[in-house]
Amino acid sequence: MDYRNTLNLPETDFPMRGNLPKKEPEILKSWEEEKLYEKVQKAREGRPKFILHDGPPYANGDIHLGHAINKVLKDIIVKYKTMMGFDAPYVPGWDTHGLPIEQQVIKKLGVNRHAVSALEFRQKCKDYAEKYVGIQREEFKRLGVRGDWEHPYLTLQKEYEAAQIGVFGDMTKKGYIYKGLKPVYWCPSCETALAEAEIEYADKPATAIYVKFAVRDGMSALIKENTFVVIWTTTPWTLPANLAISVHPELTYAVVTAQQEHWVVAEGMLESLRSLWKLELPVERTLSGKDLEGVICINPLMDRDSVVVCGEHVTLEAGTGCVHTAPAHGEDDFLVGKKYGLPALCPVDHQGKFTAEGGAYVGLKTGKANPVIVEDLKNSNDLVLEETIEHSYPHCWRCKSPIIFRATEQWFASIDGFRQAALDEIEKVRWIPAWGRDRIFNMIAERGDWCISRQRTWGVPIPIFYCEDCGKVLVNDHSITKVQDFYRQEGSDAWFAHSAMELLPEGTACECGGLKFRKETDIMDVWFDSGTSHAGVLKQRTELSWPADLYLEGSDQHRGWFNSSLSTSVAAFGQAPYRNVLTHGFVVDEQGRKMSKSLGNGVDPLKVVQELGADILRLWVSSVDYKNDVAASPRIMKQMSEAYRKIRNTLRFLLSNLNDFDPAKDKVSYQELQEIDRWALLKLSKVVERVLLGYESYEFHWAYHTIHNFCTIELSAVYLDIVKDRLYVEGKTSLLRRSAQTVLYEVLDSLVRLLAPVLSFMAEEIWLYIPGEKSAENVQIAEMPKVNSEWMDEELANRWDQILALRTDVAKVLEIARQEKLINHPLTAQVDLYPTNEQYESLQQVPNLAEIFIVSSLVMHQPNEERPEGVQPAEVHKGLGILVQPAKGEKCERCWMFQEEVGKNEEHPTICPRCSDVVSENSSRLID
RNA sequence: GGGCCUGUAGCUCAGUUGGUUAGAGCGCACGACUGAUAAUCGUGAGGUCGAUGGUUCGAAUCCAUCUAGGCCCA
Repeated sequence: MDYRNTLNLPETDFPMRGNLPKKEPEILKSWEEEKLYEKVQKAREGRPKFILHDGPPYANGDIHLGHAINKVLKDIIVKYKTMMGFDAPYVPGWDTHGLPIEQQVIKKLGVNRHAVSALEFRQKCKDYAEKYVGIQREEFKRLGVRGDWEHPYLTLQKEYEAAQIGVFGDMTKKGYIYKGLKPVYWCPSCETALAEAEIEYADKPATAIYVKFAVRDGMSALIKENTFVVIWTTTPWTLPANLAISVHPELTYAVVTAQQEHWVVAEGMLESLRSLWKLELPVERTLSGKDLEGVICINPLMDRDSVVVCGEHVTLEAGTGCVHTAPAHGEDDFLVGKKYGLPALCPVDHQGKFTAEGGAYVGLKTGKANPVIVEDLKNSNDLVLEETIEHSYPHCWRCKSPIIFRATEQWFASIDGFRQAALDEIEKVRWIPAWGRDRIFNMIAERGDWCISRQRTWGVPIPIFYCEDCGKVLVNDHSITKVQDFYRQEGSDAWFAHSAMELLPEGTACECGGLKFRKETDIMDVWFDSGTSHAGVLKQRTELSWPADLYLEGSDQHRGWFNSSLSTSVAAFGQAPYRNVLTHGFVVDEQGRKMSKSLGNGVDPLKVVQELGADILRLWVSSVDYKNDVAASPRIMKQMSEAYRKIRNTLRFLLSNLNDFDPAKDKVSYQELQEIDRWALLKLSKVVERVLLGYESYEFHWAYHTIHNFCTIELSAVYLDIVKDRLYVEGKTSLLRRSAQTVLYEVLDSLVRLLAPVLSFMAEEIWLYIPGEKSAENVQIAEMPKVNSEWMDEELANRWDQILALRTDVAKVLEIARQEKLINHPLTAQVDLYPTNEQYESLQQVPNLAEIFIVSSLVMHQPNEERPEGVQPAEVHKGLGILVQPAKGEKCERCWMFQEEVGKNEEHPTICPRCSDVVSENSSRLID
């Protein structure tokens, strides 16, 4: 007789291999068709809200791994919070304005920006941005991210733009917005400001000159007679704008004798200067840069004061260590000038020509002025040396001509106006990890004013008017409200489509009485766009609320979005827009190096999804400690697939043993369970506790490792292995089998919920296979399992730690016997235990050690019994002897255990008594 | 150069207030099973805890310096 059919072997349609690249799109389709997002929102209507506000990625290009981490982390949190009972809407957003899109439009579409109208150009930019919003949206959806993809927020949306200039209006009203000068890259030939990305560096010969600045007032540091500070510059034309000389406060400077005069240069440059100038330059004395601070020199061209200031930007790479400083013509110069209250004097106009402020050089172009200035210095005996050098110099990307640095008028937000309030708000926010607080605090504490002007087209125009008569600025509640109305109707295109007259309320007049106005041409920095999303999104949409519970972005956003959002929010509303800020690190390779094209170490998330599946990528995100940088490589992704398979197979095994189980009818009460069943529930409860703690503290890798270890050790290697015998061999409806099934069901039901935020696709797939009535149609709508305190039996836990340690001891001895070819499968073995007195007492209480060791029989000897040859010492249970020998009796054909009784039953001569009982009972049942 | 951060087995992570031979899983090697089978089980080998110096009876853990790397500035 073939007894195989009398066993309850596992059976399920749930496939062992996921075939995710094919299966996931099908699941996605079903989510879309059933409108899962809306369904979830509906199910959580009226529940407490948890608002995670999405930081908008830039709508340009395909998504990369950094995007993937960010979005998956957000998705895990949103799904977890939902399953904890919160109403957690997720509205994804995109940043859609700005220079990179302009550049792409110009490059890819071949659009000449000046050949088309601003409105046409902006339309092209909009098309481009929307195209990439569409592409990225599909890519994000493919990752399994649940959100309101049909209604995302875009910074180019009309309502958004209207809200944005509302914030600008608030800030204006509070006096935080002002107009000032700032040096920018400027192309005199195109007559336009250039962004950093529009600069190309090329080698260019230049006239470098060493110039003496006579000391007018040496303070206590220098004598004034016959003393000069010597500077070096490669741009002589900036000398008319010189207002200062920068020295490094910690460098040593030397007063040297030269041509019967006293010259001041950095001590560290003396050697090279001696050979260059062909002078001996004996040192008279030295002093520190700090000592020189405040010394007043004379600009030899303009007969104007030039004060010595201290700056950290001074180096000894070239020159004299005394750096010519013209605040209007350089970033460092501007910053140090600002520190010392120097104006950004800019005697050069938009065509690169000297203005009247340029004195003798008025009308000259900067290039032409260079030789004239050198000649003048030579004549006045202020030139030490002139040399020609080759250096890398920025050029305009379009016309290829050299650019200049030039201070131009820009709109600024004055950080000083609300700096303290922002710092106070930082203290109220919870920063995760905690050092995020230090990072943003230092930045806000030290940052200069925020230049929000951009001389570009693709963005939100700064809603300010100027009186045509007197030039005075006009911006007030009325003008802002009117422009907002226009933006709400037509978007910010309205600024370009309508005249100032139309955009202003009727009857608007300047203080001077003027009635004609012109519009500001600058647009806002895109950081102002995204930085006002709290106003444009959280305050606009009814399903959201302000402030957000959580912002979650890469750590670079301390300077970026966290910063701009905080600034606009504190400035306009006096409060931070977020309660918690969570940051993640960057993706690096296995060696910890950043991903780059040249190293070729990049990992493409789309490829991972295509080849392995989104769940693998999601599992990877969950497995790493993302607060640090995270490593990615094909090898690591492969490792994740294997972890995935282990989890999947474990759950599949649970399913396959539950195909005849109806929890409503067949569940066994806790009191009736076997000890090992209770042990499994105890471990499950600890897993639930640990995983929930992991999710709650945003330590998803705790959850991952806990679940993976649980599947591998407690389930696969221990409980499931042991309980197979009961499941397969005992009667289908027997208490022993139903007890084990009860545990399997509880484990499955808990694990699938715990996994759902991470392995969303797999959890959904499994959910359909779980027997019995379900609490929700989709696992994502179900609630997280709760820790069952009844199962948390610490006494049981301690006792079973000992028993399982013994199991390991026995396994080692079994392995020795296996190598000696005494046995192979553990069921071919008999185990004899030779315990100490103490061990005997405790081990005797465990009734089913053979079952736990999965051997055919176990003999417990008396403590004082003599130990025969071949007894091995146990490793953990010191003093215990373990003997393994071939099991006695015949192999039961049905349960495969070796029993001496096999063959004694006439009706069933090839099976053991236990099996014959089950078989008989089954057949009698069949007769009923 | 400055601000912030990181460096524990090949990989992903543990390591509680400094306290015995530094742990887990994966991977790897070897073996077993063939009733979880493109599965499953067992055993084993892998670490001068980035480096050096210090504090201490005792340091992966505290301090200093260096080094490798990351983000943001300059």
